[in-house]
Amino acid sequence: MPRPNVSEERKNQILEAAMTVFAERGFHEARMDDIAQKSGLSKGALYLYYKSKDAIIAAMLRYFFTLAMKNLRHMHTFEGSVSQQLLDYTRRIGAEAERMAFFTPIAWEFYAVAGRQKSVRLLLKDYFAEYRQTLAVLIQKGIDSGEFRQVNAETVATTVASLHEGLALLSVVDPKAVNWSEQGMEAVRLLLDGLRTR
Amino acid sequence: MPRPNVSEERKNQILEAAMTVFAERGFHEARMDDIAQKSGLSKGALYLYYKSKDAIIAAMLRYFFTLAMKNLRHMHTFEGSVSQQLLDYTRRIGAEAERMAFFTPIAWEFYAVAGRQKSVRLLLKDYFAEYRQTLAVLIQKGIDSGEFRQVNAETVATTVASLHEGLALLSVVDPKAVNWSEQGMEAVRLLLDGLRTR
Amino acid sequence: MPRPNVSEERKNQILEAAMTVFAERGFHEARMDDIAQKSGLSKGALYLYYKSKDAIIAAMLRYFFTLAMKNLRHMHTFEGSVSQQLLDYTRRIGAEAERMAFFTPIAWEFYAVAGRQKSVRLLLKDYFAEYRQTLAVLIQKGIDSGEFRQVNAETVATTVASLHEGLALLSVVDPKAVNWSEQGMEAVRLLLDGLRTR
Amino acid sequence: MPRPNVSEERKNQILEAAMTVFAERGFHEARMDDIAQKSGLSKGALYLYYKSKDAIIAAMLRYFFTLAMKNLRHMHTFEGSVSQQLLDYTRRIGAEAERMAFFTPIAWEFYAVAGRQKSVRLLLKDYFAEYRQTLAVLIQKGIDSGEFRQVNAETVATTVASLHEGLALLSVVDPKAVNWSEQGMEAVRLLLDGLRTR
DNA sequence: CATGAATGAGCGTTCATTCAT
DNA sequence: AATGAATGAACGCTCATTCAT
Repeated sequence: MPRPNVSEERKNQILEAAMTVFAERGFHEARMDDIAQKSGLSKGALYLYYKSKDAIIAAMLRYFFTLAMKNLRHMHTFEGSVSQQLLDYTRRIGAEAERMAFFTPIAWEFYAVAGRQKSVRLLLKDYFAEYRQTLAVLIQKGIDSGEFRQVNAETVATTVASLHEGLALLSVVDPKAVNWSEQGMEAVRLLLDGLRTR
Repeated sequence: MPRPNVSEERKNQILEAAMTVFAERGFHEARMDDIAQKSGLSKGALYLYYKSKDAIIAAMLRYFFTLAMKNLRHMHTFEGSVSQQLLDYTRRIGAEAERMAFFTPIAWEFYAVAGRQKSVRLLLKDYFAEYRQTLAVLIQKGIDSGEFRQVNAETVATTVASLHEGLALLSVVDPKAVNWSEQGMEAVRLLLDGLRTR
Repeated sequence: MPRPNVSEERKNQILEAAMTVFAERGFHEARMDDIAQKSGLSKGALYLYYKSKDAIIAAMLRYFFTLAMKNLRHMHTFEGSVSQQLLDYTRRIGAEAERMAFFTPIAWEFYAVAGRQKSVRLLLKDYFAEYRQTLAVLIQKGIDSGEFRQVNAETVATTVASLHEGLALLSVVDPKAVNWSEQGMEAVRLLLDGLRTR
Repeated sequence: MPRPNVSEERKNQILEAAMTVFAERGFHEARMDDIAQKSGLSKGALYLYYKSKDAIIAAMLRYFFTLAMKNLRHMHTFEGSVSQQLLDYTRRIGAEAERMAFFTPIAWEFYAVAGRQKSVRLLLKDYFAEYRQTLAVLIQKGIDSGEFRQVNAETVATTVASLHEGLALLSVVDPKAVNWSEQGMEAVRLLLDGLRTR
């Protein structure tokens, strides 16, 4: 009787352990031994499923990216006025940011790498380009429908995206003072106040 | 005749070299050898002036903090309407962000560490608290003077601070698409549009 | 009905694969995985038939030894003058050397081990002792029959054996410049020229 | 006061230790720790002077090669009849072979690598080409002067070179039965007997 | 018999730190 | 004060061997 293919299961098992370890210790301070221990596998087993430590890091980043992209593309399914859709999306990623707060240090470490390595930076560039583009399309719809004033949709999109990223930092640094969801919603409302046709 | 104290000069010499090296390679990939070479001193000499690599990192972060704090406190000296002051300050830190773009990866690496270590996080917390507080005072002045609507000054402050931080990321990742100064000014203008009394 | 004993077949299957892999990669660089793959068996199966990697190496060396010994003993069956027998034998092992050229690196690796480990060296010692002895008997026959001058048969035997071994090296290193069969035959002829009674 | 440059001294110190360790344990079984210990340095120090284990191996082989080449080129300085020169050279490398017997396993391991890797084989090829060429020139001189019969000088050279190499093996495997110097001299004498004009 | 997933001891290499000069 | 040679602990990765199925 062939054993069920455990490969996917193991890869996830390792990834999950790795995410925790990388979040707790950082890319470099994380030891393969830590990941092995946390995953309940031996060190050798890690190498059956991933070629190297870097490959685990890459897989983890891919995972986070895919998740973020999914959230992004989900935006198109929201209904109601553009304002409402923007608030809905903000609420959604606020919840996600809070759920993932533990893992945000990974993002910053990744940003640091991106700041230094062009190849890595290009990945981020594409992601943020889509981020801004998705928002810009939405904003433009608001302008076209007369819901918003005649503003530059891309500028607004960049503003919203920056806001989201910055809030992740402030809310992790001082969770009591800065609550992502709350502040995010309020910030978007303030912005919408300025956008709406009078 | 006592020689002039060379100690401060050496410490700065090392710090300057370290900043470049850390920016280029990251905390971990930066080698003491690199710093020694770049500073024109011997590896042994580094240890005469700093207890360890971590001590150099700490000194460097202290340096950046002090600089940022100075910029922050400078805000009080701006003149004109609150809107004008806010735009002036944004312009100022935009210029600073662009000048320092090369060093921003250091900030993200530092944020990553802060996300993991409470002691480090507290430093950042105080910094951002002052950041928000300074802005909040300014906003409140705008409200009190009737320049702005009755909004929550702290919320607006958090919004502006988040915006600033997020822009640093987007502008480094895609400098062609996102220009800090330009986008920063526009974003603040959008926000002010929503704040102003009708 | 008992199945035919598959054990010997498997062992040979493994040995054949191992010979190729060891020749291509060397004792240490050869992986049990390589041997498993090449043999068409699973890695676990190797251990059903051989206790360890070293056991496979040992079996392989035993195989080569047996082959060489067989060639050696075959010498007695040659006919004609001693000179003719010597040339026949040289032709024979020349052909063998050329056929086995691919595997000669294994021999050198084995010689290296023998140089370091007494137990292994003793195996080789016996082999070369028989080699020299077989040749010496032949040479002595030539002396006794008056075909050769009064020389030391053992010295000549050692000379011939050394020649054979050295040619293996030179011909593998530079096959275009040194052809085992050709050079071997010529070398033996030269030697015979000096041996023949005037 | 500047310390004397210890670099060359250390490199030799390491090389000497490495030669012993490689001879005793082989390329792969030799541990960097062993070399460190034997050299009286720390493991880290090895890497100050050699880039890697492979670099040490390469340096060692270069050392042996250079030595062998030097012996080879020394041949031109011998005087007397060609027979005498050939015997002198044989005596010389016989002494060398006996002095170096402990290190010969290194040569076989190297031959094994050469058998598998073209780049390595080319090094050996050049060495043996020069070896044969040097001998061939000498032999030809003997022919031209009427000391030797009309034989193919290159064939004789290959014969002598093979003899030398083969003797190294037989004498290490069974030092009591095969004494390099003695057998080498006798073997060359036998050959000369066949070469001399009658 | 046979499999191949899992193990873990072991090694080459790096680099922050020390210290004799 | 300054040097840079030396140290050695630590880590990523490999692979012969085992064993549950």
